[in-house]
Amino acid sequence: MSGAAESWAGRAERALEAAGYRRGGARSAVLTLLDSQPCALTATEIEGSLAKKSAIAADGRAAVRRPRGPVSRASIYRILDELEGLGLVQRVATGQTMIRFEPVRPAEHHHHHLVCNDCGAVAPFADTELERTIRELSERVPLAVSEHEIVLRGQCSECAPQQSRTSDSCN
Amino acid sequence: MSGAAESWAGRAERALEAAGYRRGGARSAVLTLLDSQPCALTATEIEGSLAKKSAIAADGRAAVRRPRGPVSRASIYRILDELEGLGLVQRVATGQTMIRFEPVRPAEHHHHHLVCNDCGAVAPFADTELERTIRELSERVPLAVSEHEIVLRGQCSECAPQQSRTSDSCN
DNA sequence: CTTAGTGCAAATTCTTTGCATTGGC
DNA sequence: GCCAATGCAAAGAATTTGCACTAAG
Repeated sequence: MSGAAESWAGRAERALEAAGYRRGGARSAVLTLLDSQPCALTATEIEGSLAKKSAIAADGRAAVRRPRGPVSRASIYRILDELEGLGLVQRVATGQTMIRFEPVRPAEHHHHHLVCNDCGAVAPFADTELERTIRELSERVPLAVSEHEIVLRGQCSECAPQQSRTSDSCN
Repeated sequence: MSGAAESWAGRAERALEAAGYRRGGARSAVLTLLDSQPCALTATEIEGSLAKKSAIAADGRAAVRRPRGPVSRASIYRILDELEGLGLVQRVATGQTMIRFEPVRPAEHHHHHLVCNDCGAVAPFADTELERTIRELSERVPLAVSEHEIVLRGQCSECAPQQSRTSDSCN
């Protein structure tokens, strides 16, 4: 019980190894990025973030070398697919066209999403009462429930007419 | 209070007229189909259903006349967009790639969705306790909540190994 | 007759797949 | 050295847009 506070990326690397996957630069980059983000990302956002990071890491000169980024789109989709298969990431349906993905973390990090109808920002929230209700409810529906997802839509504080800037948005 | 039981399609036609829209065959067909369906549909499903219906309505002979169906894809997307803008239909995020749409009905018909991870079937469910919890919760989050959406995922009775066929799936 | 509604086809955007190359073990 | 991991480019799929034609008012 010494590694209680291991990072999600660390656990993921281990799970991948246990499942027989080899290590790879693209996968590590995606894992690190996902772990550092507070909320769900789309594949395109992941590609963009990694491209930006690599440009910075290149220290200004070699930044122009790659046309789209250090990790190809195809790899991102393949990696997300593998991770989803192992239960390491999950899809988040926000009602937007693109699919979002986020790390699956221990229960104490379980959360749901607030989506701004105006700017599309996605922010996390959690509520124990809600979880309890869902748990009870799951027993009563004609489906063997394995996951649940909740999205609250509305206008975030950034987009609200006359209010202060206290948004928690994460994209 | 004489028209208490008017159909959703009827109300929608009226709302459209009030908003200055003219009547049109494609729109009527989409409204009728949406009203007759128990649950959320994708644009592609709508296109397919309307194509099938027209083939049947054509009584066998003229059915081959149109390559894809009586209502073009473009019209379906445009119509859904108009309807969403007027608050007559809403998007349902099921975690699948395609977006689903369904009629917005009075509060007593408010419901959420069960999605089968195996076959992709979508079924409706409702729970007053859940609604109460969501309503209270909405006051506490940093977002002016205007809508909410809940999706429970798992395995439906059709897909479960050894069980009877009592699924309520609607697609 | 005027202009919104519609169909068709091309354009976009997101995602997946095929194949050659690179790199972990 | 072998085979998984990756990149690139082409293929697929869903959605959107441009334009000509039809039809509602």
